[in-house]
Amino acid sequence: MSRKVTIHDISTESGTSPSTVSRVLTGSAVVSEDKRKAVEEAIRKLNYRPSHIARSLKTRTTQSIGLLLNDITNPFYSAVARGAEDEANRHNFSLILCNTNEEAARELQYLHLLEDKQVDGIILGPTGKNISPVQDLAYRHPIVQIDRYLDSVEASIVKVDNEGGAYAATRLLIEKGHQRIAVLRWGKQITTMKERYEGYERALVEAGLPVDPALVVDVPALDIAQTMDMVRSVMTRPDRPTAVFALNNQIGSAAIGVIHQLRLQIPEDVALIVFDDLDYFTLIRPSISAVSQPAFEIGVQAVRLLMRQAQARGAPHSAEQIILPTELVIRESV
Amino acid sequence: MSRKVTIHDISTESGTSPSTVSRVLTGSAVVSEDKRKAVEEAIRKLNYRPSHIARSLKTRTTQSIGLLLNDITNPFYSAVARGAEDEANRHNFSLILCNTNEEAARELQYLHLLEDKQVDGIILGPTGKNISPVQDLAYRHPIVQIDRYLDSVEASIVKVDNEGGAYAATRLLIEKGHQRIAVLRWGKQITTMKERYEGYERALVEAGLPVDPALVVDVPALDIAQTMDMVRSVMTRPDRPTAVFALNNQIGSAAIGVIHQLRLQIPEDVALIVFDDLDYFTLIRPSISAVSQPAFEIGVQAVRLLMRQAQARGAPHSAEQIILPTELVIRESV
DNA sequence: TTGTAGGCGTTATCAT
DNA sequence: ATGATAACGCCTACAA
Repeated sequence: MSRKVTIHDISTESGTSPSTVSRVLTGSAVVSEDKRKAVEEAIRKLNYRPSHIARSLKTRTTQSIGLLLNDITNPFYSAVARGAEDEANRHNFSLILCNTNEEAARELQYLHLLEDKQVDGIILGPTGKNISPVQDLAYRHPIVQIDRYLDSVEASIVKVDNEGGAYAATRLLIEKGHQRIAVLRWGKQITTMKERYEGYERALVEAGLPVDPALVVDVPALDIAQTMDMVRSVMTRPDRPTAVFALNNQIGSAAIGVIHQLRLQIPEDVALIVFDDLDYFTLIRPSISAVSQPAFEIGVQAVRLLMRQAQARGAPHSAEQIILPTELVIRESV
Repeated sequence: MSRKVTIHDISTESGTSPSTVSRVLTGSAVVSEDKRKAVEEAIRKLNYRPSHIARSLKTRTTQSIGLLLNDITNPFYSAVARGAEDEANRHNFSLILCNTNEEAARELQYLHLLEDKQVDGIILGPTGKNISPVQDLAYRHPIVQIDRYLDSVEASIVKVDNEGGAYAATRLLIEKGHQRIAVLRWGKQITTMKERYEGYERALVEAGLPVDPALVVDVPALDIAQTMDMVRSVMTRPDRPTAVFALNNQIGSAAIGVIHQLRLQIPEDVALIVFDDLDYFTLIRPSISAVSQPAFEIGVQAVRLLMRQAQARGAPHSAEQIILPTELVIRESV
């Protein structure tokens, strides 16, 4: 069993001191050409690789960031994760993946775990159920909220223009002549949903249309069957809406399922727009219109923000806010 | 700036020695009732949390495992990741997410990174482009291959019964009367594809049907547009196949797109089965038949395997192999 | 049962 | 420019 080769082995092999080896490793100070050569030679020869653990203990930095979100299985979040991973990798950082599953306890547990592991930053899509713990954490550590955010917490945010995107989508439906536009939402206390709903409402009001409470459907979380039931009940009302605006991809998929089940024609019987675009929306007939979000870019920006904050440690890290634009993708469903 | 509270602070606060504190923390030895009480009290009072880093340096274990796969954005892999995360969390382990993007260099880089970070194990969906490095790594560390695997590497494997699943799917098509069944595959050197293709071939041969090379389409990787082009060219041949079997979800989606574009009716003009099931297959009309894989379970089993191997460290870790069943989900597309 | 001392593999401080 | 020395925070012989 060959013991792991350490910095000490390199120092003896190269006839220098551990400090010198460390210096060529980190480039923290100037080292003479020949010493450097000798060290590099020894490193190659012994196939030495520095221990991140030991380094972390000393430097109090781990080159890792926690990614804490609802469910990686949701295409939106997996695209965010991909973007974050890509950018993190570029900075030689690694990502710790955590799913909250919308559970407060699990989020809290992970928040602590990430702190205990001394991640250099946390990217959080908050459940909304742990206000003060997040608050506390944000005080001590760089943390950026993505997608959703906690109003009361002073931490950076990377999100999209939810209100604007929803407004544009609703306006499109209105322009197409729709007057009874159902909106399907979930968790109205969540910022994304609140903002999207506001965009919907603004478009209606601006157009002088009434906001009919019967057309505002609050579906339960994470339960596709129950969601479909609720969507079905709206779609089978005598005064059925002529258009539907689903405020996230899950609700949108449920709506598509129900509409197909009811043998309703899109867009003749009912028009449809979904907030958040999915790959398959372009594959099916009719193709589905959507408010497209730059999910990958959200991940990228979140990591960049974290990098900047980690850099500026000590300075009272000002909470930045990045709002990315959405894009209204008009397909056959309207 | 309040310094971090360490085990030493607890020892002085509770009037014991650091070792005793460590003992109550790890439960590695018996501690008298009153001492334990005092320590726990101090821990609570000072809100002490042990440093994972320091502990790792000493114990050479990090309670973390690397998850290295092609692309978390692929629903199959994100489900695997979810399962792995779930099970890891249950054991108090965390997951480091790495995407290879099918790139050899990136896979290699991550392999080294994970070793440098001293993860306790690696779950790998190999690109197939780094044989000996994986070999080497498997010699030193617990590593389990998921989905695909390297034939020459002695490491555990968690996969599905690709051959059987593909055989069942092809047989179904044959039973429905199809004689010209196109198969769409990618990367024929990859084990999953090889095995699935073998299942397809076996079904044809058993039924006394010819294996027409013109119906075996090799599409390029990761390029949806080009994939669709190739699928289109098969589907517009004069002697167009009456059924299509797509060997993974990406190719399946491309096929669905093309079929819709060509205004072909499913299953009248062409029947379709996809290896790997996607949520939307059930939402669209006609719904799409699929060979469903227990993706979540693959992740779970991979972590369990790793746990067992880490436990049995020292013992010549025998390479286990877990083969999960697939399920043929028959919907309207056949 | 408890405490002391040493070390895990680095980096940082301080001389030289 | 280089090297000795002391941490970083914890665990673990070993001793008591």
